[in-house]
Amino acid sequence: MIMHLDMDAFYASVEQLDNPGLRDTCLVVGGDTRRGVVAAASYAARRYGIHSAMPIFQARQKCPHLVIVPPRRDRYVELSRKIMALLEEVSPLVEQISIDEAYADISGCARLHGTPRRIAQTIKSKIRVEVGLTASAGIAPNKFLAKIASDLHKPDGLTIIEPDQVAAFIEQLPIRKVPGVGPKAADKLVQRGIFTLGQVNRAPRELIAHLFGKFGARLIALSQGRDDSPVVPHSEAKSLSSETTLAENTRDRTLLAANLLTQAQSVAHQLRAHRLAARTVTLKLKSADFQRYDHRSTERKPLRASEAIYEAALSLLDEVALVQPMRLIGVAVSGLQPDSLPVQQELFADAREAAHRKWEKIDQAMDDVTRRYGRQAVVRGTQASSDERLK
DNA sequence: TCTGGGGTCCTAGGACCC
DNA sequence: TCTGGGGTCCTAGGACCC
Repeated sequence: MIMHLDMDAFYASVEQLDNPGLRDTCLVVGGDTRRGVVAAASYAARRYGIHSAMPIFQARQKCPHLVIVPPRRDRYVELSRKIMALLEEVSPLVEQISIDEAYADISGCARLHGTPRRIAQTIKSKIRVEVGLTASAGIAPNKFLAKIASDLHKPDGLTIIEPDQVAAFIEQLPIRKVPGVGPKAADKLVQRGIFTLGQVNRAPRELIAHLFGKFGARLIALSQGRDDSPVVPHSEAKSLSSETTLAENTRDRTLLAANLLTQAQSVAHQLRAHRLAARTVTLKLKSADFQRYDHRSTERKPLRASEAIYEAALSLLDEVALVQPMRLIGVAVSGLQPDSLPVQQELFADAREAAHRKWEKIDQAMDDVTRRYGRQAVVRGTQASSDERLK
């Protein structure tokens, strides 16, 4: 059997844990800016119809006494690590899928920890006692059903789907609950009178296959209760990115470039933290009308210096017409590979690369200063001046 | 007053190679 | 003289998830 564990309103619950005065209040975690959205909503806030991804201004309209708390990523990561460690005490085979969610294969745990129900109770109580938060657990014969089960009786839920209940469960399961079926896929199905996974199961195979291609085959398997995807303990990141929504939409290249430098530095910092280098740099843009654009380029040699990433992103930006003002700009890197520091002398082939080496040293020095004196202690001249302009 | 910031996977077409 | 088939790498875009 597979267990899916899902923390309840994680960010919001952490804030209430650390500040008991906020308990039972209408609270959201999110950037308290004009353009922010809700990252997590407390259950009290949810009763007002507030949910994650909702614009903050809308949430405020729904609940006038709403408390808005800025996110504290580091704290969430810290507690996430504790929770995952507790889970690993119970099962050796744990797959973390986000900051607050994980699968555990508990097939081999019966002798040590008892029945699936007992195992779920154990982990839930450990999290409650040692961390102070509630989680919801779902247990089922496979990952797909376990995930849906954990969502069924939130918060503090424990739902088990026994093998002999699978068919009846699938029969009535709304398609929108199936992981991978979003608004578009749901529309296609509803247009053909298909509302439940049971109806998918009875629909002509060719129809489903034709509508969804590769995902169609998976959907058909799920409709038969089949999902043999394994619990995979650890997987490497395939991309890293940093992006920001600007205070105002802009077509000003200088302003966009200054932001790009900040993003490039953030990405370079992440690369260093993971001891990785990247061959592909992607410039991410979102225009005023919410159209998203990606432009990428792949280098022959992997990059790691902020300046190199910045240059690559900047030349991609140079090719963009900027017909519309942009609301978001960001940089992503992919094609990640282990950083083979130190680099041999012969790789200093040209002046550009030598310059990048210098920038790497500056990057590292900035890391040190940031570690000691905080994030605002050191910024580059171009950023300082763009900050001034925004004030 | 509009709508974040991270990710993953899939598809399709072109370049290029054998 | 009128054009194969397969494989890989790359770019752009879309859908989806938390």
